[in-house]
Amino acid sequence: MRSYFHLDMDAFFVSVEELFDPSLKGKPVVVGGRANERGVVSAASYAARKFGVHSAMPLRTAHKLCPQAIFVEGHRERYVEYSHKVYEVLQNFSPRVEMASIDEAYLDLTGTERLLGPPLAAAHSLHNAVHAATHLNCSIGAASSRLVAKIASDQAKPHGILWIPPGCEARFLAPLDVRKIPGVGKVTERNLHDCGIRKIGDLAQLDQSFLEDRFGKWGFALAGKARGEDAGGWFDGEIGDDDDPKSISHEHTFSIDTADASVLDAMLVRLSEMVSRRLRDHHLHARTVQIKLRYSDFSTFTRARTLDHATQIDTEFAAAVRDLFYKNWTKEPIRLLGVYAQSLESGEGQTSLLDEDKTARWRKTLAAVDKIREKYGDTTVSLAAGLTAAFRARVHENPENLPGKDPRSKDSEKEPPHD
DNA sequence: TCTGGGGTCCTAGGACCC
DNA sequence: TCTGGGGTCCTAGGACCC
Repeated sequence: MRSYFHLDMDAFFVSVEELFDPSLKGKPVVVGGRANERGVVSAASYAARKFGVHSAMPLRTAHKLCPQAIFVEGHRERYVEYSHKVYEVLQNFSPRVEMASIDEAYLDLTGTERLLGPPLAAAHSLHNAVHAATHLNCSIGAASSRLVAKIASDQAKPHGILWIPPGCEARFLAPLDVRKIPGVGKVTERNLHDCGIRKIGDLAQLDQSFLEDRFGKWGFALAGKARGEDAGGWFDGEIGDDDDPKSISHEHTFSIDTADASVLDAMLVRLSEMVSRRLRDHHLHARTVQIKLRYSDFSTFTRARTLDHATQIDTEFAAAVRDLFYKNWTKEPIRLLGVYAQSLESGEGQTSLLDEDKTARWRKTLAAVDKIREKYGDTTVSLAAGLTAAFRARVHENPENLPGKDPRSKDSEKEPPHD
């Protein structure tokens, strides 16, 4: 019998903010951006949740529900730092640890009873060790499968521990809403409700063939999940074998929709640079380049192209991105632009003989640029168009940067600042 | 309610090949 | 000659997670 733990930090972003500013403690706090911005809530304190504020809710809605809430942008670096601290603590308990996201982790504690004691005792030690290292609270679920451990930690929130002994899985799951199953979102929930299935217990009683007919491959996995089994989901494979990313992307939502080609073009180049930079950090090359366009009415389109050779070079990447964009843009105002690298290959990637010299020179230049960026910050060096992008974006989003100018007017004659 | 940004995985149709 | 079937790659879209 295997023994899995799922550990989930309580209101992680908010709690880290409180460490740096204790005056926030106990108050309604919303992390994600200012109250009047385009954007959604990344995290809400328990005091804010009492007003109905929850993550993924538009910031403006959160502000309406809870006008007295304190809105903060958040500090990504701090969350990453504290996530690392948690990871280090967990490694003392098991070599088989996997951070499933910035604020949650799975541990395989199979066979550690002699060392750590029974599951509840081990969970308490874990709880204390995490708090000692970070001054943050977490919730822990323990069970014979990762799926049940995850659902248990959710039920234990906040600041709790819940162990489901082997054999008790079905009894634990049966009364819970189907929505508690990871992977069952709004759409699947509605489909299940339409079949009269509301609780995980209802699901477990169904014929597997019925679920397969109605939901295909996913139905098969669903039947297993209703019984608390890991198989057939993303719980396949061992804990701890983390691999290379499968895609790398950056996107940007403009605070004001824009049809200004120079603004859009510059943003595409900037996003391309950010993506290729990260490709190089990971020593990866992308064979497929994709863009995403979102118009004012929220209609969203993606267009992809597979290159004849994989690349990690800004200019090659940006060229494909811009070409895709101009072949597909309707000239309507745009709300969001996104740039994606897919079909990632490790190693050198192939170049045609003709381009080899050019490519080698670019590689050298970019290595130097990356170094400077590392030392002085990402905005110091940029390809010309990217620099223009940073400038235009600033002016566009914050007209005060250019007194007396309408942010939507063409200001293409204006020179970008030089460093 | 007026909807971010970073990801993963799945489906489905068409091209193309044998 | 109006017509099979499987495999793989590519593209577009969508559900879902934190």
